[in-house]
Amino acid sequence: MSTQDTAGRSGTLDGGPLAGDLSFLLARANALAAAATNAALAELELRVRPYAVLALAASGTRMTQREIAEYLRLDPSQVVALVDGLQRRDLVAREPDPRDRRTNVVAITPAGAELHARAALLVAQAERTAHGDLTATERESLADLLRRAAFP
Amino acid sequence: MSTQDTAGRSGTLDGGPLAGDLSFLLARANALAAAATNAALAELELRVRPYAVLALAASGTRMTQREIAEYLRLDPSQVVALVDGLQRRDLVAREPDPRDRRTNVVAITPAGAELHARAALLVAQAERTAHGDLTATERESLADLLRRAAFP
DNA sequence: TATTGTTATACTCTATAACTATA
DNA sequence: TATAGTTATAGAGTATAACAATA
Repeated sequence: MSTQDTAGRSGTLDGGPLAGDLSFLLARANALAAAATNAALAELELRVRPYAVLALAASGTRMTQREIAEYLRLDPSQVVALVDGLQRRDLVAREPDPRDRRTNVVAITPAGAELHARAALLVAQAERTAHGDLTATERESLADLLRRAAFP
Repeated sequence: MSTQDTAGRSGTLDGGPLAGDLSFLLARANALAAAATNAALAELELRVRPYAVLALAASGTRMTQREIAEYLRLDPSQVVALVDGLQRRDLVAREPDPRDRRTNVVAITPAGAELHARAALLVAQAERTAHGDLTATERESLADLLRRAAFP
């Protein structure tokens, strides 16, 4: 598999030997994005995963823990720990579902809403600097394609 | 950003409350792809990370462990363990660099080349079924955008 | 003095099984 | 019988510091 540069016609094919491997590109882009997001959220003592749960609670969708697990592609047992941590800081609250007493709905608290607003700004900013090479429209079409890849 | 306050029009965008969040989409797409790739590689007793190192060795680029670490966005100490595992199975070999006796160049073995050929087929197949919704040209433009996001 | 590979260590993340209380 | 949340645990992945050999 000769990746020799024969007067690059097909765009800049740098990216190394694995540049054609979608899984690799996905992994590396994700590693960069997650590291940047974690660094940006550090000042609020948040990380990407707790932030995602906080954002779901803040969205007002009132998802159950099971739904959160499925959405974030986590095991339900992991969601327990994440909600525990956020609840300990009074950022979210487990609310009983009157229609099914087994389920907990994860709701945002005032403190959680306030922290989420600040965190969302930091995340958006980190995303822009992490993918600064891409224009806004390119980022949007990347998001479009990723949405289809992430929700098959 | 404008994608954050779209809770009101939930329904126009499928993908849920975080569908506008590039980091989230990247994380979820990567989780799906990694799980599919791991499942596909299981029959060869490989996983994505060892496979990536194997693929780099098979590419003939003769990278040092340090270069592999940087390329795969891993810590050098993790590469030690990965190369150890592959070397134990005689799939790669550490070869001394005559120009710098500190460095090891990771080279493929015949057995490694044979296994990599089989693994690459499985990975490509898994990728196609995992992102089956996307056309070939869409996958190519996704790869283009990801390449820019992964190598800023 | 700086760098490569290495060891050690701790922490986060992921995956599985089993338990409880409800349905 | 099945499902939501929980607990426990083990394994994989990530991050940091320190050390020996070499530059």
